[in-house]
Amino acid sequence: MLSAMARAATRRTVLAKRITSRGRRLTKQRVIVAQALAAERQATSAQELHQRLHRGHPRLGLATIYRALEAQVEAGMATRLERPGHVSAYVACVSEHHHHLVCTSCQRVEDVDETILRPVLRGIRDRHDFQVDHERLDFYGLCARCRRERAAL
Amino acid sequence: MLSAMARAATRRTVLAKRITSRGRRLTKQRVIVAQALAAERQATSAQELHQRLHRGHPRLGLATIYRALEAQVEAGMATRLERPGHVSAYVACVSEHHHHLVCTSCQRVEDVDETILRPVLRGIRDRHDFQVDHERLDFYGLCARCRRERAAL
DNA sequence: CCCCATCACGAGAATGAGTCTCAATTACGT
DNA sequence: ACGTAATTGAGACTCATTCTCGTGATGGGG
Repeated sequence: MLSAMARAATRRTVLAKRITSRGRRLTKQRVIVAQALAAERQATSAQELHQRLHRGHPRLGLATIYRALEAQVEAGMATRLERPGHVSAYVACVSEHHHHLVCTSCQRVEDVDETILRPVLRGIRDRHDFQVDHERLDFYGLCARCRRERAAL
Repeated sequence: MLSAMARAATRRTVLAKRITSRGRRLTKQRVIVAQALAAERQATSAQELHQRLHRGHPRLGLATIYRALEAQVEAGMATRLERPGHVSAYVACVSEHHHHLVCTSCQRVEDVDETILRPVLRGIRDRHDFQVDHERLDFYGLCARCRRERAAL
Protein backbone atom coordinates (compact mmCIF):
# COMPACT_ATOMS: atom_id res chain seq x y z
CA MET A 1 0.00 0.00 0.00
CA LEU A 2 1.36 3.39 -0.92
CA SER A 3 1.87 5.99 1.76
CA ALA A 4 -0.12 9.19 1.47
CA MET A 5 3.06 10.99 0.47
CA ALA A 6 3.92 8.52 -2.25
CA ARG A 7 0.39 8.70 -3.58
CA ALA A 8 0.57 12.48 -3.66
CA ALA A 9 3.89 12.31 -5.47
CA THR A 10 2.47 9.91 -8.04
CA ARG A 11 -0.52 12.08 -8.55
CA ARG A 12 1.71 15.09 -9.03
CA THR A 13 3.62 13.28 -11.74
CA VAL A 14 0.50 12.25 -13.57
CA LEU A 15 -0.83 15.77 -13.30
CA ALA A 16 2.41 17.19 -14.67
CA LYS A 17 2.36 14.74 -17.58
CA ARG A 18 -1.15 15.75 -18.49
CA ILE A 19 -0.57 19.44 -18.11
CA THR A 20 2.52 19.36 -20.30
CA SER A 21 0.83 17.41 -23.08
CA ARG A 22 0.65 19.27 -26.39
CA GLY A 23 3.89 21.08 -25.61
CA ARG A 24 2.39 23.11 -22.82
CA ARG A 25 4.58 24.30 -19.98
CA LEU A 26 4.21 23.31 -16.38
CA THR A 27 3.37 26.40 -14.38
CA LYS A 28 2.39 26.91 -10.76
CA GLN A 29 -0.89 28.41 -11.86
CA ARG A 30 -1.95 25.45 -13.96
CA VAL A 31 -1.12 23.08 -11.14
CA ILE A 32 -3.09 25.15 -8.68
CA VAL A 33 -6.12 25.28 -10.95
CA ALA A 34 -5.93 21.58 -11.80
CA GLN A 35 -5.70 20.60 -8.14
CA ALA A 36 -8.48 22.95 -7.20
CA LEU A 37 -10.77 21.57 -9.87
CA ALA A 38 -9.92 17.99 -8.97
CA ALA A 39 -10.73 18.73 -5.34
CA GLU A 40 -14.22 19.96 -6.23
CA ARG A 41 -17.01 17.48 -6.04
CA GLN A 42 -19.27 19.51 -8.22
CA ALA A 43 -19.22 21.28 -11.53
CA THR A 44 -17.46 24.56 -10.93
CA SER A 45 -17.24 27.73 -12.96
CA ALA A 46 -14.13 29.74 -13.62
CA GLN A 47 -15.43 32.59 -11.50
CA GLU A 48 -16.21 30.29 -8.59
CA LEU A 49 -12.72 28.84 -8.72
CA HIS A 50 -11.33 32.35 -8.86
CA GLN A 51 -13.21 33.33 -5.72
CA ARG A 52 -12.21 30.21 -3.87
CA LEU A 53 -8.56 30.49 -4.81
CA HIS A 54 -8.33 34.17 -4.11
CA ARG A 55 -7.64 33.74 -0.41
CA GLY A 56 -4.62 31.51 -0.90
CA HIS A 57 -3.46 32.98 -4.21
CA PRO A 58 -4.48 36.62 -4.36
CA ARG A 59 -2.46 37.31 -7.50
CA LEU A 60 -3.96 34.49 -9.56
CA GLY A 61 -5.81 36.19 -12.39
CA LEU A 62 -9.22 35.30 -13.71
CA ALA A 63 -7.95 35.13 -17.27
CA THR A 64 -5.33 32.64 -16.16
CA ILE A 65 -8.01 30.43 -14.72
CA TYR A 66 -9.98 30.56 -17.94
CA ARG A 67 -6.86 29.66 -19.89
CA ALA A 68 -5.92 26.88 -17.49
CA LEU A 69 -9.40 25.38 -17.64
CA GLU A 70 -9.46 25.56 -21.40
CA ALA A 71 -6.08 23.83 -21.47
CA GLN A 72 -7.42 21.12 -19.19
CA VAL A 73 -10.34 20.52 -21.50
CA GLU A 74 -8.02 20.23 -24.49
CA ALA A 75 -5.77 17.88 -22.58
CA GLY A 76 -8.72 15.68 -21.70
CA MET A 77 -8.34 16.39 -18.00
CA ALA A 78 -11.71 18.05 -17.69
CA THR A 79 -14.96 18.65 -19.50
CA ARG A 80 -17.12 21.66 -19.83
CA LEU A 81 -20.78 21.58 -18.84
CA GLU A 82 -23.25 24.30 -19.65
CA ARG A 83 -25.10 25.97 -16.84
CA PRO A 84 -28.19 28.03 -17.37
CA GLY A 85 -27.26 31.60 -18.26
CA HIS A 86 -24.48 30.68 -20.65
CA VAL A 87 -22.00 29.91 -17.96
CA SER A 88 -19.46 27.18 -18.39
CA ALA A 89 -18.81 24.86 -15.49
CA TYR A 90 -15.96 22.40 -15.41
CA VAL A 91 -15.47 18.94 -13.98
CA ALA A 92 -12.20 17.09 -13.62
CA CYS A 93 -12.24 13.69 -15.32
CA VAL A 94 -10.47 10.64 -14.11
CA SER A 95 -11.21 8.46 -17.08
CA GLU A 96 -11.19 9.17 -20.77
CA HIS A 97 -14.90 9.52 -21.06
CA HIS A 98 -17.01 12.41 -20.21
CA HIS A 99 -20.65 11.79 -19.61
CA HIS A 100 -22.29 12.97 -16.48
CA LEU A 101 -25.20 12.80 -14.17
CA VAL A 102 -25.66 16.27 -12.73
CA CYS A 103 -27.83 16.60 -9.66
CA THR A 104 -29.93 19.72 -9.97
CA SER A 105 -30.37 19.88 -6.23
CA CYS A 106 -26.86 19.47 -4.80
CA GLN A 107 -24.93 20.10 -8.04
CA ARG A 108 -22.85 17.01 -7.50
CA VAL A 109 -21.67 15.16 -10.58
CA GLU A 110 -21.41 11.43 -11.16
CA ASP A 111 -19.85 9.69 -14.11
CA VAL A 112 -22.11 7.61 -16.28
CA ASP A 113 -21.24 3.97 -16.59
CA GLU A 114 -19.93 4.05 -20.16
CA THR A 115 -21.01 0.52 -21.00
CA ILE A 116 -24.58 1.74 -20.98
CA LEU A 117 -23.83 4.11 -23.85
CA ARG A 118 -21.97 1.90 -26.27
CA PRO A 119 -25.12 0.48 -27.90
CA VAL A 120 -26.36 4.00 -28.52
CA LEU A 121 -23.29 5.08 -30.42
CA ARG A 122 -23.43 1.89 -32.45
CA GLY A 123 -27.12 2.42 -33.12
CA ILE A 124 -26.52 5.94 -34.37
CA ARG A 125 -23.76 4.85 -36.68
CA ASP A 126 -25.78 1.98 -38.07
CA ARG A 127 -29.29 3.31 -38.18
CA HIS A 128 -28.59 6.93 -39.05
CA ASP A 129 -25.41 6.44 -41.07
CA PHE A 130 -23.88 9.24 -39.04
CA GLN A 131 -20.25 9.33 -37.96
CA VAL A 132 -20.14 10.68 -34.43
CA ASP A 133 -17.13 12.83 -33.70
CA HIS A 134 -18.00 13.97 -30.24
CA GLU A 135 -21.12 14.13 -28.19
CA ARG A 136 -22.67 15.96 -25.34
CA LEU A 137 -24.43 13.58 -23.02
CA ASP A 138 -25.46 15.06 -19.74
CA PHE A 139 -28.35 13.99 -17.61
CA TYR A 140 -29.92 16.33 -15.11
CA GLY A 141 -32.08 15.24 -12.24
CA LEU A 142 -32.05 14.11 -8.63
CA CYS A 143 -29.34 11.90 -7.23
CA ALA A 144 -30.28 9.11 -4.86
CA ARG A 145 -29.35 11.08 -1.76
CA CYS A 146 -31.33 14.18 -2.64
CA ARG A 147 -34.30 12.08 -3.62
CA ARG A 148 -34.28 10.36 -0.22
CA GLU A 149 -34.02 13.71 1.50
CA ARG A 150 -37.04 14.99 -0.36
CA ALA A 151 -39.02 11.87 0.35
CA ALA A 152 -38.28 12.28 4.05
CA LEU A 153 -39.99 15.68 4.23
CA MET B 1 -55.08 13.75 -49.13
CA LEU B 2 -55.20 17.28 -47.80
CA SER B 3 -54.70 20.18 -50.13
CA ALA B 4 -51.73 22.41 -49.52
CA MET B 5 -54.07 25.09 -48.25
CA ALA B 6 -55.81 22.81 -45.81
CA ARG B 7 -52.49 21.56 -44.54
CA ALA B 8 -51.32 25.12 -44.04
CA ALA B 9 -54.48 25.94 -42.15
CA THR B 10 -54.09 22.90 -39.96
CA ARG B 11 -50.51 23.78 -39.28
CA ARG B 12 -51.50 27.30 -38.36
CA THR B 13 -53.97 26.01 -35.84
CA VAL B 14 -51.46 23.67 -34.29
CA LEU B 15 -48.92 26.46 -34.15
CA ALA B 16 -51.41 28.78 -32.48
CA LYS B 17 -52.26 26.14 -29.90
CA ARG B 18 -48.64 25.61 -29.04
CA ILE B 19 -47.81 29.28 -28.90
CA THR B 20 -50.69 30.03 -26.59
CA SER B 21 -49.86 27.24 -24.17
CA ARG B 22 -49.02 28.40 -20.66
CA GLY B 23 -51.33 31.36 -21.07
CA ARG B 24 -49.16 33.09 -23.62
CA ARG B 25 -50.74 35.38 -26.18
CA LEU B 26 -50.79 34.84 -29.88
CA THR B 27 -48.85 37.64 -31.51
CA LYS B 28 -47.74 38.25 -35.07
CA GLN B 29 -44.14 38.28 -33.96
CA ARG B 30 -44.26 34.88 -32.30
CA VAL B 31 -45.89 33.37 -35.34
CA ILE B 32 -43.27 34.87 -37.63
CA VAL B 33 -40.43 33.58 -35.50
CA ALA B 34 -41.97 30.13 -35.14
CA GLN B 35 -42.53 29.79 -38.87
CA ALA B 36 -39.06 31.07 -39.64
CA LEU B 37 -37.47 28.60 -37.27
CA ALA B 38 -39.58 25.74 -38.58
CA ALA B 39 -38.50 26.60 -42.11
CA GLU B 40 -34.83 26.33 -41.22
CA ARG B 41 -33.15 23.04 -41.85
CA GLN B 42 -30.33 23.80 -39.53
CA ALA B 43 -29.71 25.01 -36.03
CA THR B 44 -30.13 28.76 -36.13
CA SER B 45 -29.18 31.50 -33.71
CA ALA B 46 -31.34 34.41 -32.65
CA GLN B 47 -29.08 36.84 -34.45
CA GLU B 48 -29.18 34.83 -37.65
CA LEU B 49 -32.96 34.75 -37.56
CA HIS B 50 -32.95 38.47 -36.93
CA GLN B 51 -30.82 39.10 -40.00
CA ARG B 52 -32.90 36.84 -42.18
CA LEU B 53 -36.20 38.30 -41.06
CA HIS B 54 -35.05 41.87 -41.26
CA ARG B 55 -35.82 42.23 -44.95
CA GLY B 56 -39.45 41.21 -44.63
CA HIS B 57 -40.00 42.54 -41.11
CA PRO B 58 -37.74 45.52 -40.53
CA ARG B 59 -39.38 46.47 -37.24
CA LEU B 60 -39.03 43.04 -35.63
CA GLY B 61 -36.71 43.57 -32.69
CA LEU B 62 -33.87 41.33 -31.64
CA ALA B 63 -35.11 41.13 -28.06
CA THR B 64 -38.46 39.95 -29.35
CA ILE B 65 -36.78 37.12 -31.20
CA TYR B 66 -34.92 36.10 -28.08
CA ARG B 67 -38.16 36.14 -26.12
CA ALA B 68 -40.05 34.23 -28.80
CA LEU B 69 -37.38 31.55 -29.01
CA GLU B 70 -37.28 31.21 -25.26
CA ALA B 71 -41.06 30.82 -25.27
CA GLN B 72 -40.81 28.14 -27.95
CA VAL B 73 -38.33 26.21 -25.86
CA GLU B 74 -40.60 26.40 -22.84
CA ALA B 75 -43.56 25.31 -24.93
CA GLY B 76 -41.65 22.30 -26.23
CA MET B 77 -41.71 23.63 -29.79
CA ALA B 78 -37.95 23.95 -30.03
CA THR B 79 -34.72 23.05 -28.30
CA ARG B 80 -31.60 24.99 -27.65
CA LEU B 81 -28.23 23.76 -28.80
CA GLU B 82 -24.93 25.25 -27.75
CA ARG B 83 -22.57 26.53 -30.36
CA PRO B 84 -18.92 27.24 -29.64
CA GLY B 85 -18.50 30.76 -28.26
CA HIS B 86 -21.49 30.58 -25.92
CA VAL B 87 -24.01 31.13 -28.63
CA SER B 88 -27.38 29.45 -28.50
CA ALA B 89 -28.80 27.94 -31.63
CA TYR B 90 -32.36 26.71 -31.90
CA VAL B 91 -34.10 23.91 -33.74
CA ALA B 92 -37.82 23.44 -34.18
CA CYS B 93 -39.07 20.07 -32.97
CA VAL B 94 -41.86 18.13 -34.49
CA SER B 95 -42.13 15.42 -31.93
CA GLU B 96 -41.93 15.51 -28.18
CA HIS B 97 -38.36 14.45 -28.02
CA HIS B 98 -35.35 16.50 -28.49
CA HIS B 99 -32.20 14.64 -29.28
CA HIS B 100 -30.17 15.55 -32.26
CA LEU B 101 -27.43 14.63 -34.66
CA VAL B 102 -25.72 17.85 -35.63
CA CYS B 103 -23.50 17.76 -38.69
CA THR B 104 -20.41 19.85 -37.99
CA SER B 105 -19.85 20.33 -41.69
CA CYS B 106 -23.22 21.41 -43.09
CA GLN B 107 -24.89 22.28 -39.75
CA ARG B 108 -27.96 20.26 -40.64
CA VAL B 109 -29.80 18.58 -37.82
CA GLU B 110 -31.41 15.14 -37.73
CA ASP B 111 -33.55 13.71 -35.00
CA VAL B 112 -32.27 10.68 -33.17
CA ASP B 113 -34.42 7.61 -33.33
CA GLU B 114 -35.70 7.67 -29.77
CA THR B 115 -36.00 3.93 -29.41
CA ILE B 116 -32.22 3.77 -29.34
CA LEU B 117 -32.16 5.84 -26.18
CA ARG B 118 -34.75 4.18 -24.04
CA PRO B 119 -32.42 1.48 -22.68
CA VAL B 120 -29.95 4.19 -21.63
CA LEU B 121 -32.46 6.05 -19.52
CA ARG B 122 -33.53 2.80 -17.95
CA GLY B 123 -29.91 1.88 -17.30
CA ILE B 124 -29.22 5.16 -15.59
CA ARG B 125 -32.23 4.84 -13.36
CA ASP B 126 -31.43 1.28 -12.43
CA ARG B 127 -27.68 1.23 -12.23
CA HIS B 128 -27.05 4.69 -10.88
CA ASP B 129 -30.21 5.11 -8.84
CA PHE B 130 -30.59 8.54 -10.44
CA GLN B 131 -33.91 10.07 -11.38
CA VAL B 132 -33.42 11.82 -14.69
CA ASP B 133 -35.44 15.00 -15.04
CA HIS B 134 -34.14 16.19 -18.36
CA GLU B 135 -31.12 15.47 -20.46
CA ARG B 136 -28.95 17.01 -23.07
CA LEU B 137 -28.12 14.46 -25.74
CA ASP B 138 -26.54 15.89 -28.81
CA PHE B 139 -24.17 14.14 -31.14
CA TYR B 140 -21.78 16.06 -33.33
CA GLY B 141 -20.10 14.62 -36.39
CA LEU B 142 -20.44 14.09 -40.11
CA CYS B 143 -23.71 13.22 -41.75
CA ALA B 144 -23.81 10.61 -44.49
CA ARG B 145 -23.86 13.17 -47.26
CA CYS B 146 -20.90 15.19 -46.04
CA ARG B 147 -18.93 12.04 -45.41
CA ARG B 148 -19.47 10.91 -48.98
CA GLU B 149 -18.46 14.31 -50.28
CA ARG B 150 -15.23 14.17 -48.33
CA ALA B 151 -14.49 10.66 -49.49
CA ALA B 152 -14.92 11.77 -53.11
CA LEU B 153 -12.08 14.30 -52.87
C1' DC C 1 -68.60 44.97 -29.95
C1' DC C 2 -66.04 47.65 -26.68
C1' DC C 3 -63.20 48.04 -22.31
C1' DC C 4 -59.19 47.65 -20.12
C1' DA C 5 -56.12 44.95 -17.30
C1' DT C 6 -52.29 42.58 -18.94
C1' DC C 7 -49.09 40.93 -21.65
C1' DA C 8 -45.97 41.81 -25.35
C1' DC C 9 -43.22 44.85 -28.33
C1' DG C 10 -39.20 47.84 -29.93
C1' DA C 11 -35.20 50.44 -29.09
C1' DG C 12 -31.53 51.12 -26.80
C1' DA C 13 -29.00 50.76 -22.49
C1' DA C 14 -27.11 47.57 -19.28
C1' DT C 15 -25.04 43.21 -17.93
C1' DG C 16 -21.53 40.01 -17.47
C1' DA C 17 -19.03 35.84 -19.03
C1' DG C 18 -15.34 35.26 -21.55
C1' DT C 19 -11.37 37.06 -24.55
C1' DC C 20 -7.72 40.00 -25.86
C1' DT C 21 -3.62 43.09 -25.27
C1' DC C 22 0.72 43.99 -23.67
C1' DA C 23 4.46 44.58 -20.60
C1' DA C 24 6.63 41.82 -17.16
C1' DT C 25 7.73 37.25 -15.67
C1' DT C 26 8.80 32.36 -15.94
C1' DA C 27 9.82 27.68 -17.90
C1' DC C 28 12.98 24.90 -20.05
C1' DG C 29 16.23 23.25 -23.94
C1' DT C 30 21.02 24.01 -24.61
C1' DA D 1 23.24 30.22 -16.25
C1' DC D 2 21.35 32.14 -21.03
C1' DG D 3 18.09 33.22 -24.34
C1' DT D 4 13.84 32.43 -26.38
C1' DA D 5 9.32 31.68 -26.47
C1' DA D 6 5.37 30.59 -23.68
C1' DT D 7 2.73 32.36 -19.82
C1' DT D 8 1.01 35.49 -16.57
C1' DG D 9 -1.81 39.46 -14.46
C1' DA D 10 -4.51 43.51 -14.88
C1' DG D 11 -7.62 45.69 -17.03
C1' DA D 12 -9.78 47.09 -21.28
C1' DC D 13 -12.74 45.14 -24.56
C1' DT D 14 -16.28 42.18 -27.05
C1' DC D 15 -20.56 40.74 -27.89
C1' DA D 16 -24.49 37.57 -26.96
C1' DT D 17 -28.13 38.05 -24.10
C1' DT D 18 -31.21 40.39 -20.82
C1' DC D 19 -33.36 44.35 -18.85
C1' DT D 20 -36.01 48.78 -18.82
C1' DC D 21 -39.55 51.43 -19.95
C1' DG D 22 -42.72 53.90 -22.72
C1' DT D 23 -45.97 52.42 -26.29
C1' DG D 24 -48.94 49.21 -28.58
C1' DA D 25 -51.54 44.74 -29.03
C1' DT D 26 -54.45 40.81 -27.09
C1' DG D 27 -58.45 38.68 -25.46
C1' DG D 28 -61.76 37.65 -21.53
C1' DG D 29 -65.89 39.78 -19.38
C1' DG D 30 -69.85 42.61 -19.78
